[in-house]
Amino acid sequence: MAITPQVLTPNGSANSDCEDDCMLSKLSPAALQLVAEFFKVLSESSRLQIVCRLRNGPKNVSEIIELTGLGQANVSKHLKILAQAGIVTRDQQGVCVYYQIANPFVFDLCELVCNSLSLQIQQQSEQQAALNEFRQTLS
Amino acid sequence: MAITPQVLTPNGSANSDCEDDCMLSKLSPAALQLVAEFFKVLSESSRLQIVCRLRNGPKNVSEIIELTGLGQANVSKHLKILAQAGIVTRDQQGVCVYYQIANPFVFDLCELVCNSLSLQIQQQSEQQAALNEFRQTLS
DNA sequence: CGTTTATACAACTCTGTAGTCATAGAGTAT
DNA sequence: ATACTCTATGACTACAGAGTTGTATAAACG
Repeated sequence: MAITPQVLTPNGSANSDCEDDCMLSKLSPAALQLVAEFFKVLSESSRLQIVCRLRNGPKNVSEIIELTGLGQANVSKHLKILAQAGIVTRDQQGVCVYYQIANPFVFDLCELVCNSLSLQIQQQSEQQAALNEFRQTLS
Repeated sequence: MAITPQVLTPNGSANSDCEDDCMLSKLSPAALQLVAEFFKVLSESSRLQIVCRLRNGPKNVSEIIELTGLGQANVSKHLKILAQAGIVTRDQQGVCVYYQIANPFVFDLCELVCNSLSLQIQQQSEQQAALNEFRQTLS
């Protein structure tokens, strides 16, 4: 079956909880599922590692195997999943198959998450420092 | 063990493949794992649905159960996972526990993915339209 | 105190998938 | 043709996690 563009547009169903005009709060369950599946593709460190290795340009499978240290069959499967998600594109040149990032916005996603995690961890360490300081006042 | 901020900063290890100055290509495997785990939290449509329901402000567990139609124990587990990831915060008021979005940047993430998916699907439908057109020229 | 309501948690089942091994197949060189 | 390299795929194991059921905890209220 073909996925139609309508899936991702606001649905007209009765939804009394939607008071704002944002896109997300009106997403249909099917669209939510699509978004979830996209995140799932990026939720494995092996795939994330492959994506990062393609940061500087196209690489063939053998190069990716060498760079990541992953098994050949494993890399091939991950690349298939990344290609199906539209994250990488496939380009066969003779006996080698070159993969490259299809849309660099995945790096924006990762950077956003990195920044958030950095902030979180920084706040945690500040809290711990405060705790240590407090502990010293007790001894 | 405490997670230190250094995990997410570029590591100084010898990495001859890194030619640019971007953050991602220098991430340590541990940091990559953290990013992957964050994406994994957002990779379930039930959790994504909960996040969307909190778009308009804090809600208690009963409200979330009613809005989502999920089971109570299930919602409780998902909320725990979301809270551990720092995506929502917990606020107990009497008998009720109110959850709210900790950092609205998750909506930016979702919007980015939505836009990408929309573009993809649009391109697919255009390709299909071209195919249909071509098919008509044959008949 | 006992009851009701709201939330959390443990144990369990079941599905999905990461990784490995063996194998198939396509392209290339000898 | 044959052999070799590069990539894809099917079978299999092992494990993680989603959802359910039942129970535990804690607050409000009579």
